[in-house]
Amino acid sequence: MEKKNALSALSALGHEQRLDIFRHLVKVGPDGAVAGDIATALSSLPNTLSANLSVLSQAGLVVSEREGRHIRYRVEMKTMQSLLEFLMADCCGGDLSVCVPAFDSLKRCC
Amino acid sequence: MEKKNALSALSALGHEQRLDIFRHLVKVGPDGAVAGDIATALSSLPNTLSANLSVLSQAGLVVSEREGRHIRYRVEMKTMQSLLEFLMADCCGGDLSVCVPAFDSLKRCC
DNA sequence: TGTATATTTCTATAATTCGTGATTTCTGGA
DNA sequence: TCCAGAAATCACGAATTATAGAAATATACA
Repeated sequence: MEKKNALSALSALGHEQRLDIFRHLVKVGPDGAVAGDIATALSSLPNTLSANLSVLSQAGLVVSEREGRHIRYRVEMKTMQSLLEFLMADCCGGDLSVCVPAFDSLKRCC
Repeated sequence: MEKKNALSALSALGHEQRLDIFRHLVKVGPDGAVAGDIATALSSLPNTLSANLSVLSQAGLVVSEREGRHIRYRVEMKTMQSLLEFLMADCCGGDLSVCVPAFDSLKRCC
């Protein structure tokens, strides 16, 4: 992951509603949720939610797919994993064998 | 970790210079670096660097310790780990056994 | 005590981000 | 084709945050 992507992911998550959305999607798991249901779950205005989903989507943290007139959102675990690897790159002088494998198991999740 | 702490950590890292500082401290490892050396390494103004180190410090991502007239900064790995656990809480419906252990090995790093 | 070095704090300006309401696009069904 | 529901986009005022220069604080050493 490049720095630019990491920055957009981190600043996307550094926002209360977007963090709530992300964690909600983490909780519901691989099936994701449609925008309307997320709005209901988080009691948010549809346009605000849409804007925030767009930010998360541009950051690659969630992916969307149309389902009739609904749009379903899912968390993108690969992006999280890349972000962690970026943050921990060259940890302790570049011995990747110490740190990076710690995140490999994320691949198995979701 | 509480949401408030996660938000401050994430928004602290969602800033180019602060992300650079954090990754620099990750790279140098447990010995950390003094403010002046960080400023040299990142070619930043001392006051800007100080402000950003303060943000990272308040977010718990780094800790500082005075050494004579220098101040040494180190990355705080425990905060990173708590942040990851917070982000992944109740992943896939609450089966913590799938996700959280993935981060336990962070404890052994640094 | 006096001076130099390292870092922080203060202050003002510039830039970015946020939330809301209104409008628009897209889809499915009558 | 027309209408209703779902979601996205646009525009704008308000609030927050960033930056740089100048001044202040803390420490070491002569």
